[in-house]
Amino acid sequence: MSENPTEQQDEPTGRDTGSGRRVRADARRNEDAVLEAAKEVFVTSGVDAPVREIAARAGVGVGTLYRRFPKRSDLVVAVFRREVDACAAEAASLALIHPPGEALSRWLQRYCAFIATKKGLAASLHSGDPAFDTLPDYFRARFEPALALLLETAAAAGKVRGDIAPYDLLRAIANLSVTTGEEGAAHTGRMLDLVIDGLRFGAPDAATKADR
Amino acid sequence: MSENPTEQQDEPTGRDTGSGRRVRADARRNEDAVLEAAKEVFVTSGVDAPVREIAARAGVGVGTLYRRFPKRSDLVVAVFRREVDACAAEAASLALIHPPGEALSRWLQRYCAFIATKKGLAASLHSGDPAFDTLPDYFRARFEPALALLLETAAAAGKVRGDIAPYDLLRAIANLSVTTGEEGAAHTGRMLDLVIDGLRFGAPDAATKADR
DNA sequence: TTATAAACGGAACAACGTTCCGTTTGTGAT
DNA sequence: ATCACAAACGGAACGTTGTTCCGTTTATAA
Repeated sequence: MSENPTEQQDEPTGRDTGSGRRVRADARRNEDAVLEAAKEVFVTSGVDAPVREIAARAGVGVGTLYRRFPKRSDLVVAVFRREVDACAAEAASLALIHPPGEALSRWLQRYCAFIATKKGLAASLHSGDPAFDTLPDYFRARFEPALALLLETAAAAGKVRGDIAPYDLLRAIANLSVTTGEEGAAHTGRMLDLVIDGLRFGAPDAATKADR
Repeated sequence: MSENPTEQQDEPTGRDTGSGRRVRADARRNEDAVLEAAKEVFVTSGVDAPVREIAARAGVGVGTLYRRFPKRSDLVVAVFRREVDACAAEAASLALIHPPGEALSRWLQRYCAFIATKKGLAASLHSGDPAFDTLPDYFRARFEPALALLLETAAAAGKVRGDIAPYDLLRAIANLSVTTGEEGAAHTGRMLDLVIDGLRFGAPDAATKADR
């Protein structure tokens, strides 16, 4: 849990910076403040919120913010990673307290909900900015093993077919969740059901449609 | 074909402008030039391309451009509508020259390809800008009847289940197509297959997985 | 040909991301 | 406690955007 496969270390770990000097306490404090402010602002104003607004809420100048996050996108990425970690971690927990089929289904819903809060970010993600190129890799490195576990267990139990690549499913649902309008959640739910039916199609112990 | 259900008329139709004066020829010409330039620039530089670039390519000043399209988004919307119309029209053509199941499947692929070229636009679409609020309605008004026809025909032939709402399917595929990376097309293809399996699941004359 | 409403072009404005640099401050050594 | 200084700070300033404004040009009807 202390290793990040594709991540490059970019936060001051408390220790020195290569030379023999420690990271200053206020720098550390400000970084936290900025990350916290950004997380909040992203929720209220979306990922396109002005940098100045974030800096103001964090109580720092833009210069300070840019010292730590040279590009606006670096901030977005940093804020994003935490939540990925949190969601991925839940896969294991669910597997512990639910039978295979249900653990899978529940986590897919949970994952679905997570994605739903990332609408604005998804927009930036697909807008061609190369700054986010590393993000899908991180995303995959975190989520793929998590889902693979659930999927293999469910397949072994004969609940779903065994030829589904975890990554395909992850992206399919992520894309499904990119919805607009008020009924977006309902729509996503229906489509998620459709995909799950697709998973069951051809499974050894496939249920009939009725006993869903 | 000359009526647009949810569209508000916004191009000079050649006749007068309410008072007794005709629309000037150069104005007409410039509007075409701008639309054409925008279409090209959107392909090469994405929908976020600077307005000045579009104006320059069209050989007009930004003032002229803004006279016809008061907001940048108006331009985007105008360019978008044409292509929607073109794709929707193909549903009928395909239904004429293919059996029900295949017509459906083929149009879904065609629709999929259409969506694939609209990546950047989709990003704008979900970025919360209210300027695009009318676009989903237009989108739906054009595509829903087109798909409904194909879907009903296929359902009547027993090839797919009959409880699928055209709109749900439209959006599901649209969202599925929002992919990044080089293998995006392949991924979309696989997921489209998955959804089609979902459609077949529980259909009266459902084929087994093998004879797909 | 002429009058004029319409359309034109591009300078000017505001808001944004980002850079720069003079000023302040935490830290380790004395 | 004091000091020296590298590090971090803040916010003015820069370049690029979308958008507005307005003096100038021009197509059209008389």
